[in-house]
Amino acid sequence: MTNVKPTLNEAQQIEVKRQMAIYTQGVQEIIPTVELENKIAKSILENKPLKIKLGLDPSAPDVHLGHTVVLNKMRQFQENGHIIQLIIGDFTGKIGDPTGKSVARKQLTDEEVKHNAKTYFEQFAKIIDMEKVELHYNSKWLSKLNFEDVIQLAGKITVARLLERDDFEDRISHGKPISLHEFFYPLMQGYDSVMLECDIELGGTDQHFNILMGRHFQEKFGKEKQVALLMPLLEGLDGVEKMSKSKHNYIGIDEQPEEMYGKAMSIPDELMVKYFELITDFTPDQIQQLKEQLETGTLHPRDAKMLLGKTIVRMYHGAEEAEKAQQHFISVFQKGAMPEDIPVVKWEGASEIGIIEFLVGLQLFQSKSEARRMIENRGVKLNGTTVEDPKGKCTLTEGLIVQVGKRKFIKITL
RNA sequence: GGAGGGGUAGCGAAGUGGCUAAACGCGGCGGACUGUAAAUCCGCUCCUUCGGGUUCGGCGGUUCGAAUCCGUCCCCCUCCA
Repeated sequence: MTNVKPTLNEAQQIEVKRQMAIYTQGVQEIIPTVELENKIAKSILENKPLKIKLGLDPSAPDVHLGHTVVLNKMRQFQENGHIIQLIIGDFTGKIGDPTGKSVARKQLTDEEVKHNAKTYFEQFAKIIDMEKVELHYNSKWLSKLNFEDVIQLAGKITVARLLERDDFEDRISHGKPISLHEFFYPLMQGYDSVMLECDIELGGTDQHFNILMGRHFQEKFGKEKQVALLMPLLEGLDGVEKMSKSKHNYIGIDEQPEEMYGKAMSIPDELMVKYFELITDFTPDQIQQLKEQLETGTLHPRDAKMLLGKTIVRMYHGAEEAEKAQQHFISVFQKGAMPEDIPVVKWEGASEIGIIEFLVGLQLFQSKSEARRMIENRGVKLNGTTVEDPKGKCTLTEGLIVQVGKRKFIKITL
């Protein structure tokens, strides 16, 4: 593409710089940076918004903080007048699994896709302005391709190029299978970019290869190439694996304030700053200050983390809820008090019963053995007293508090 | 079409006739210590009326006894053509 920057006036040049500063913040990689700058310049000069693409997998509609890394970036573009293109990968989702883990993946019906998409949007609305979003389903064009079209598309890429993908390379060297259809994922994703003439595609670093495919195919089809904007992957609560629903290490943006706060407190210290950078609305200056305070020891890591927890809750539930969640945390976990709002369960059975039957009856455990083990491990308390004897009986009274482990409480009503 | 390798608990992986409800690692859970962090330490991790019962891809067989041997079926992978 031609370099339009020299023709910009001074105010416009400043505007380019301003936008660049915002977009590059917290980004892992931009491929290539010059083109991004050029695209911005061009959009300013021609007063034409850029098209920013984000592909969505319609099978897992629970949005968690890991997703917000990319969503926050999208919002920045939106705030500067650019257009967000959300692509529901309904066609892609119907084909199979790209990870090679499971051969047959559940086929989503149109209804399920719609429902999941809706769920996405409701949650996205907390971060981006859904009114201004351009929405696409990729089945619209992908399902129309006939076999000849597909072969021609495949002719525009070499096997060697496809094998460069880390995942494929890895599987080849470990003697693991790759199904032929998996090769088509990058092709489909790339073709989406061709059809929508995307200027920028956003994604996590795990999308590196796929997003570059978009560039590749756009060029083959004689279009202007998109810029890849890769965001770092956010590790989950365990501090090691990428945050994901299946790993159970995530904080969902729909979660209750107290749950959110508690989960935030359980992340490893090393991740704190990264969380501040990627998923809070802290400015770079504020984060820098925080870093320094942590390094010099003027700020206790626990207090920094409490601030993080409070900030996250505030962003999704408001300041008031954030304060409440923090108070709850302090009283329940730091001071060891009982939570105020323990779920109440109505007990229908006998009031004089073996402790194990009682716990299983409450569905706190799947089996009696499991309940017995937990008691033997001293993990069950009744009204604050540790249950010693798994064979013992207990007399149920109104308002009895059953505690399992540190976090699970149930109040009994008769 | 041919040759070979494999399917063991949530996962990875030992085990090749009894001492194996099945080593070990990971993950998970509980406890201790803390800041519900990390690290560390201890315990647990099929069900059970605690007698026992049901497990090692499915089914059937040999045997006093099988995850281990035989038959058969299903599934997966690699290499050669």
